Amino acid sequence: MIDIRLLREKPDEVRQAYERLGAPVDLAGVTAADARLRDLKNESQTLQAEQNRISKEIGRAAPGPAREEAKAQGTALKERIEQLAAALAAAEAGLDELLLDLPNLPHPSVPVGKDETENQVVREEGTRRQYDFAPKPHWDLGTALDIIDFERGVKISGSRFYVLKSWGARLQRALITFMLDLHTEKHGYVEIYPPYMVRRECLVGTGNLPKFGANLYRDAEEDFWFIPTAEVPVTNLYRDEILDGAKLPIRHVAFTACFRREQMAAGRDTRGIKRGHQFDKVELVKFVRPETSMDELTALLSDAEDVLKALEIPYRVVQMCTGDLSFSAMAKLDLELWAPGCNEWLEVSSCSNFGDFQARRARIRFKEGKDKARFVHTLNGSGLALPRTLIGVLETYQRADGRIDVPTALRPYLGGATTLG
RNA sequence: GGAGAGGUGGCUGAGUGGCCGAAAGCGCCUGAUUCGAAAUCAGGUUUGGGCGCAAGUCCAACGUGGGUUCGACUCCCACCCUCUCCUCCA
Repeated sequence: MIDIRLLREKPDEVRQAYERLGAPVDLAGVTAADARLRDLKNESQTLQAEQNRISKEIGRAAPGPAREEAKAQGTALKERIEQLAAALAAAEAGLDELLLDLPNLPHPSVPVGKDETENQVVREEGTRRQYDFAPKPHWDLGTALDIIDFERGVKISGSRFYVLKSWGARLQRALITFMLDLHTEKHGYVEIYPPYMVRRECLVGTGNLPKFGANLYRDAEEDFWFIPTAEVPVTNLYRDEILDGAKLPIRHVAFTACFRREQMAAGRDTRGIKRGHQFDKVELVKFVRPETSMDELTALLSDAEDVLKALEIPYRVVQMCTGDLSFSAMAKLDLELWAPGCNEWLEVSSCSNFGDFQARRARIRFKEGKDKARFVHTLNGSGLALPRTLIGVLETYQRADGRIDVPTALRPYLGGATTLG
């Protein structure tokens, strides 16, 4: 949620920011709704003040005609206030609806662009290995080694589900533990194991609701929502709290399964394990002071990169242009690893700075000494998404005989094995 | 799932219709005392919003949402959550 006061005080700045975003946004409607709400509020508050005054008088007055007269006045006021209250509630709900649907404002450093074709590759890291054979995609490798079972996955759960088996399951487990150890031991993140089902408010806090409910699974009976990413429960850990400024920055890492409806065109990305309704992810989440958030974004990105560096998988860093920024993000950088088998760059991490957008929705503030409580800035990024990292390992480290070499960093997590299959 | 108890400020905890945005204690902040500290004493210490250059002032909030009333922390209803016991399970 953006700061309504910013819109009131510097409407041009806000309008220009949305123009850079290329998002059609009805700011005039918001401004009008805001003005109307404040008018109603003023009127209602004046009446309430009057009513409070009369009620106090009644409390002090001795029984008699004067007291009865005051009561009648109170009744009249009450009726007027009730009429206003209905209009007020409607105005408030209307403004809220408009505000919750407004995307975040892009950071000035974000390059302007219309869509993903105008994202900028910032740099490429690592050198792509040369193969003296034609590298195979992971669906062929996985099937041949009997470590990914696509057919049975579809049998038990339908399309976009698969089963990891034997070394496939173990390799994923090794990657998870390796990533958690790296971030907790080397990067100073505190590990969290959160619930995978959350209340609706949490999704509003992170910006998934009300706008993006179509991509979420939920249990209708209890109104539990399945998390699409650990970002949701972990960010909401501190919802409605005022944190001690001395404790910032707070860094958390969480491994969870993620659930997404992914109502995309049939036929796209259907092969392999690149995109499914359920996938595992190690997620990094930070709560920081506003002044530091862009620096913290750089650090977050670097923490995620360290996973790929340690695994010795080549990758590139891509800066999202304004047109490809997600709804809640103020700035976003992706990490894409090179998958030689499918012959494409695969997004394994998306590192975002949300500014106070989520903090405002979830009311996460911090306070220092006598200063007024301020909203924190929140950031998060994958560190990393498992299925695609698994693809990266399988395809990068494949050998001519179809077996897979184990990256050095991973060997301690696989019982010392140097080759799988 | 069944029975009971309960949700008040940073914490403990009082408050059963107006004098309560809320006693008291703890914690914290400022000042006095002290070479300094402890102890002691005095004062201060919730959040959000409207109006205002500001001092300030008004409105709202005692789990949440409704209701009764001129007036609700207090009475009524529903829901959520916590605790205890039983049941059930990993």
